[in-house]
Amino acid sequence: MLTDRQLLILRAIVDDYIKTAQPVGSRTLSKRSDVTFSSATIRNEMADLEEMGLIEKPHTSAGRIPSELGYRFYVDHLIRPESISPQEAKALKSLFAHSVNENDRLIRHTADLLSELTHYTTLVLGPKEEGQRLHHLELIPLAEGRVVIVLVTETGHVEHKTLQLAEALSREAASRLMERLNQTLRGTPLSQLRVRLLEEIRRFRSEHSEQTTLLSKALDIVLMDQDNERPLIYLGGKANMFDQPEFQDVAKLRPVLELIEQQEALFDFLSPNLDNQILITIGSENNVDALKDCSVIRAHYSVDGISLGTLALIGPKRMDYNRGINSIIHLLQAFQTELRKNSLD
Amino acid sequence: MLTDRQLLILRAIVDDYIKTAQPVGSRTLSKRSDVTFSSATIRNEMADLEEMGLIEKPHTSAGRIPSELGYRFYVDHLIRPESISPQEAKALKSLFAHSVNENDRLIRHTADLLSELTHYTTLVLGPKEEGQRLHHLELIPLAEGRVVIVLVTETGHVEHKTLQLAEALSREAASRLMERLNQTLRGTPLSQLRVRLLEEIRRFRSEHSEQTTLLSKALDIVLMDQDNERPLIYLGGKANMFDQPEFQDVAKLRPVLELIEQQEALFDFLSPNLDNQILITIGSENNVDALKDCSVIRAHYSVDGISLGTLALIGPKRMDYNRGINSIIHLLQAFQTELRKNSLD
DNA sequence: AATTAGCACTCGTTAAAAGTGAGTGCTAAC
DNA sequence: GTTAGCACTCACTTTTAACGAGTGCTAATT
Repeated sequence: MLTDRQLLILRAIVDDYIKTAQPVGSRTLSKRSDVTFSSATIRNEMADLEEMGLIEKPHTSAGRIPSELGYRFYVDHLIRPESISPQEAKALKSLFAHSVNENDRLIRHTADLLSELTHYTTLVLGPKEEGQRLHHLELIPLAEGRVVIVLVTETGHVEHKTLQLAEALSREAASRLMERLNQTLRGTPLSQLRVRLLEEIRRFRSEHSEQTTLLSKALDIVLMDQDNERPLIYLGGKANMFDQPEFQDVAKLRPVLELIEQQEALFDFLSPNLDNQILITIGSENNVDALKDCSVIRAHYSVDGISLGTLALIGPKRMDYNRGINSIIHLLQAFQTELRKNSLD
Repeated sequence: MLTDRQLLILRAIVDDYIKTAQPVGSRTLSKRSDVTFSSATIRNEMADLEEMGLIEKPHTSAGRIPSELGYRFYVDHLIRPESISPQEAKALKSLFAHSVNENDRLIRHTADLLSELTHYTTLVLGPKEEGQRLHHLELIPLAEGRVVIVLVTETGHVEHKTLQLAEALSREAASRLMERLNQTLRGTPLSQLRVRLLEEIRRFRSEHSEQTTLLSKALDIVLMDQDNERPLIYLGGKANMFDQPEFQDVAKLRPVLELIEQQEALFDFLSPNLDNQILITIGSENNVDALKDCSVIRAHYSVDGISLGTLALIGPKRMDYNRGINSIIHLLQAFQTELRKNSLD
């Protein structure tokens, strides 16, 4: 185990490096007010810390920087969960001063807020469809066989699709079908919606001998498509990446920005995080080559116990974990409260 | 006026520089098969071209590069509208092989296609609301005073908003009101929709003595909001910027990428282009500091004579104008055809 | 009169050399 | 166990030199 002095030194190194992005030398450390021992002692301790793999030197004659293991240790044991300042707490409350009654916009707004709060890049993974349940379905027949289908989930998420039928669907037929569908399908998880919807239409057809084959086919195609569609990812503060000294080199910056633009890759990366409420992954822990120099702080958001999506913060390994974690926790609270308001039991 | 030989040299310099990104020297040019005169002659001609402001040298002992004026001259007079290759034409046709019946997705798809085709970054400015006309309006009352309003324009654009009323709107009331609104408001330009909609609700209320004050208020707020909302900008191939040698430096890259992320700034920049069908702006011609090292090729798209939005291509000043112009022209055609299919007379 | 060969000159680029200084590891004294 | 002292390392900066692509000018050539 580490001695108190070693803990002090390790924390000092990480804190300093997070602040300055410069390797920290023994002399610099010895000047700190909380350090009562000499630089030589520090050098000895540093040698030990290095042996343990917690810090490393970029080259022989530089100071030390935290290794990934060092960051991990720092995050796990050395972070003081420094509570948010009163003014920040106030600011946070007023952020959602006027409610946003559409989830999409709320999510986008949240992504922007979080990045503004932390000065890091933010990802917000929109609600997963599968888990959500149908609240209401509406068919709107337009001219020329065009039909708009509107789908409202219990979380208050609204979404529309356009179908193109070979022949027009009458307003009456649509209305009758719709009433039936809403009666029988409310509460159906979206993951089962396609199958149950088609089933229900088939049954409706046989009972009322109405011509809904075309509708059924078109719906099938559109919903199939929807199945493949993944929840949206909203990004905030992409430009913040430019401010990080570690990303001044285009070669470093490029893979990160490229990854961020790829919805699929990001989705795969962000989604698995079902156990913990807050998950921090550092450098190679991300298991994504493009993020080997980045750290990610993730938090799950849920409403009424149903996990909906993920809030994430992405920055250099040398990111301000303290601030990041605090910001994400507090924003998460406020965000979930807002989401709750928008849901339709 | 320029002599034929000067034209040849100027074109050669621009072509070469576009291809290699390296200043072009007299010796290099003299080796071209279409150059029959010596490097000394070229040097003399170059001196003249430089005096005219068409080319310049980065420093004394480098070759020449085109000046902005040079690019302008090249674009205006030296581009041969090299018709598209048969295979490319074929590829273009198959791009929209299966129709996308939602304009939003169609636009996004188009942005991606164009960037893939040209290897430049693409911007597609979505349809302006003002000019469009209402095709259909639907009110969907949900639980707890939540009402979804769906708005379909004649261009086939579908869009929904959520209202929150203090008390529930009955399905019957909604249905009656809706029927009335659709009868009277179809064809209304969206720019007038808010005013006329409120008017119509007020009249309906007095005629049927129904309680629609709350609805009217909520609608007002939401539509007001919509007025301020600007059409979306879809981006394609952002990562292509990384490939340009002129943007290897973060300092150069940053302002461009930052601008691209700012919807408002981009909108202001892209929208005014009512006269020409294709507009090319080079470097400082963009009147935007962030784009002083970029060129932009813009094309307007319209359906049934109604101008809807803009397709744009953004790259370094040294961009392949030929390819860019050709790609944008051809894609524009195909894109408009698809849009036409989705419109509802 | 137009073209071209020749040549001195410029200047960015690259490479090597030398100097600087922050930081280290080790040793010996405290 | 702690610390002062010192030789050593090595990235970084500056200096110097060599290189070479390209130019502008002049004089010879067509």
